[in-house]
Amino acid sequence: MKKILTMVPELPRQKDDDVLVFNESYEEDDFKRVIRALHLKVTHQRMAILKTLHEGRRHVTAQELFEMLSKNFPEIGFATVYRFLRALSDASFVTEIRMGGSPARYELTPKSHHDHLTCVKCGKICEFENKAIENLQEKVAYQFGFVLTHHILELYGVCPSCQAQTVVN
Amino acid sequence: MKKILTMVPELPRQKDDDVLVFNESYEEDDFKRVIRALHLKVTHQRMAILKTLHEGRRHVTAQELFEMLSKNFPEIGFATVYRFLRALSDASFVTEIRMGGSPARYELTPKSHHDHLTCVKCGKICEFENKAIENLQEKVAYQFGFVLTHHILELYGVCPSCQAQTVVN
DNA sequence: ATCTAATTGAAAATGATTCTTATTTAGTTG
DNA sequence: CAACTAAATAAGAATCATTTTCAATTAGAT
Repeated sequence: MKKILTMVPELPRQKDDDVLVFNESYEEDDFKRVIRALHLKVTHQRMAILKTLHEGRRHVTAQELFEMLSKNFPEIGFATVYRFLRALSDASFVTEIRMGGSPARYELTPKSHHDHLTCVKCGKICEFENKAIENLQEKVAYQFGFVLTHHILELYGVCPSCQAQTVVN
Repeated sequence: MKKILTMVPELPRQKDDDVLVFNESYEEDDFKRVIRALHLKVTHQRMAILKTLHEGRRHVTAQELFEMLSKNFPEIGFATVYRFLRALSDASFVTEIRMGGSPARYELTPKSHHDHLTCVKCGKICEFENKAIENLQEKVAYQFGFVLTHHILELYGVCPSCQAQTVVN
């Protein structure tokens, strides 16, 4: 019940055989801008990480990201992936989501904030946004005299298709 | 910013020199009932874990709990603590809260559900309850066709006393 | 009191993440 | 554009929380 082994199987996977073209100018400058905003040097590793985060599946683990990158970039090290993800997430360019004890998942921070609704059976993640909830959160923090910096709201439940299925074991 | 090294320093700590009396009958039966409800055998280790969870500070890590137990019960192994905490939390007798990458914290599941408001500077945890937020969560889940099982709502901010302090470094 | 499956402690294993170090490189400077 | 320097890298070792393994112990049924 707590261990979800097959995560997000429904979402479209990164096509394994596609070779990413790293040198096309598309989006290139935006990524450089992000890296420079962190006072870091623009390396092709970092560009590749941003590009893969941008083009690939949402909610990837550092490990998955590393494996996606390895296909086009065999010599990249996972320490680099972790290091840069950390920097990005410290600066809120990517958002880290954690479920239970499983590895953290990352996504480029979306312009419009959203939270997650996760199926405890199949691991499917739905995103939602609810201004009313956000407002109430601010209210709660205010009551305690806190200045809110951020929040984590993760809803868990059983998705429609898993509700329909017979429970095996 | 992400690494909170001094956790919950304000909350009253377990007095180190107090010797817990494991054999007084107070609450004893309740704990046995909990263990039996899990279809597990009543061992003194499990009784001690429940007692310490009940009497000690809230929001303890498995490691802290292990250390508290070790004082009265030097031969207990941390595997036993982890194992039983897992069983308790699978059955919702204890609630597991996770912040960032730091170790999970546990508390006996309170009768009245509450969420947490954590200070990102000093780690102080405030508990709150907000029915309006809960209702909205149900509504969101319903919109996606999900049946809610549980949720995690963790608010982060700066507490009043940390707001008053000068930021060092 | 006997028996047996569940439980335990100790230590090893694991899995995610971080650190270390020698080497390479971005990007600044002359 | 060549030389330089501080930052970034890959590889692997280290760390940290947690889980597993396994031989020895024990709860509780008989």
